Amino acid sequence: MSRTLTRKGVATRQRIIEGAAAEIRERGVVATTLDDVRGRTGTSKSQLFHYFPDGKDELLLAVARYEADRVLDDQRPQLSELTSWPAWAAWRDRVVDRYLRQELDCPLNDLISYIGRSTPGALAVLTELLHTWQGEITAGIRHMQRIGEVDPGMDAEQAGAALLAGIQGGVMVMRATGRIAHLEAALDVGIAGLRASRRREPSRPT
Amino acid sequence: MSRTLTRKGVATRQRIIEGAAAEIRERGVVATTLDDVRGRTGTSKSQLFHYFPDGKDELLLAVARYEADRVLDDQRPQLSELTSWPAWAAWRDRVVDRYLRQELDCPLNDLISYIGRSTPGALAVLTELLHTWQGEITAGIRHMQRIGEVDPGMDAEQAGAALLAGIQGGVMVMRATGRIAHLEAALDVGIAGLRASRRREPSRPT
DNA sequence: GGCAAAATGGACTCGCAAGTCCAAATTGGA
DNA sequence: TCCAATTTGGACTTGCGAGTCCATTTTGCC
Repeated sequence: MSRTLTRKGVATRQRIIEGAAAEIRERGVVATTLDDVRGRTGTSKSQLFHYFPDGKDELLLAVARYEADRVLDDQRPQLSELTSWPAWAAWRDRVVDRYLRQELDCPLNDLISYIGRSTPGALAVLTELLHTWQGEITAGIRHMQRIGEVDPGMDAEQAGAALLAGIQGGVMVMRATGRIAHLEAALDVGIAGLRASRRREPSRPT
Repeated sequence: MSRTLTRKGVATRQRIIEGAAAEIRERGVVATTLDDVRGRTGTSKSQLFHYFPDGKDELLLAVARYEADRVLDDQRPQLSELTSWPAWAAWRDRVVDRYLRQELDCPLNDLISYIGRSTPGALAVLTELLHTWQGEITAGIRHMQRIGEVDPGMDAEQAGAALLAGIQGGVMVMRATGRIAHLEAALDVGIAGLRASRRREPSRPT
């Protein structure tokens, strides 16, 4: 096991991951072969297996990690600063923007579909992403409760879960239909529900 | 082109589709080969290509259609009868139940991920499913508006889109985490939002 | 019963893509 | 400078699975 990577080594490894990610975004997981990655990144077969001894699965898992990081990075810092209604609106726009730019592909979802069963770690990557994501949303809701902008009786965890689910579904629908209306609807209805809560009774108990 | 299928022919064709669907549910799209389908359904290679001349893609598309039909069938008749709050609750339970039973797989989503790019028709199948689904939900919301249980000023289309997105996302999260909490949250929060709407706006004629 | 069309069996081809292997070049540290 | 470890090049093997082909059987119809 090569535990020691030189500076050059880590650079090559990273280049492979990013090249593979780009290839997958363009042509899909199914159509992407190791030779494609090799060609695009200007590497050789032995390098691929040198940095990813377990082969394609290991590489795809690394790509999944990379994409998962990007999902959160792309909505920061707004995601971490949900402290006023304008801030919520800014985050909402940021999310819509990100997926608008991404067009029809949802590489992470496709990756999970592709390697989810064979590579247990893949689901863990997605699970962790969702957990972090929801944690930040929930923190935002709690903050709004603290400053009196959201009904303090609301179950923040449940509301955060519902909002996160809406976003995920909105992206999924967008991939199928090419239209972003559902993502916008999920965000707008979700946030409107938070705002309106102050003026009505707590939502139904679980 | 064999346009004429005998009774036996359609039966075999259907057996192939259902066998393939079962195989895919159990082992995933990626791992399912034509030989697996052949083995499970007790057919021969020539039969597969006889009934699906375009090969695997055509078969998978047929399986996608089959699964899409099941999605809606499994939530009927409740989905078509959203005419009172108990009816909404019954539908909600039905959906939760369906996905609880299905456990971790979301064969349709995986199918689309797998053949979406190469087979344009696949996305169309999913799009149509979503369209029908949302149509029924929206019809339910409009009915509740008509009988004065939901704020008539609400945008039923948008609310339906948000609810549908929540369900999709809830299922997606469930596939990753194995837990159904998000699906329930999306349904409960979504429906609660509908109910609360009436009490939020200034009263209108019922 | 006879015939054309449809259904079936299964061996075979063939290309592709993952993974192996060894040799060569480069690097980094003492 | 020298040595060991790391990085790189690329030809080669190998297995698998989609798709082809033709021979045989069964079916539907008159």
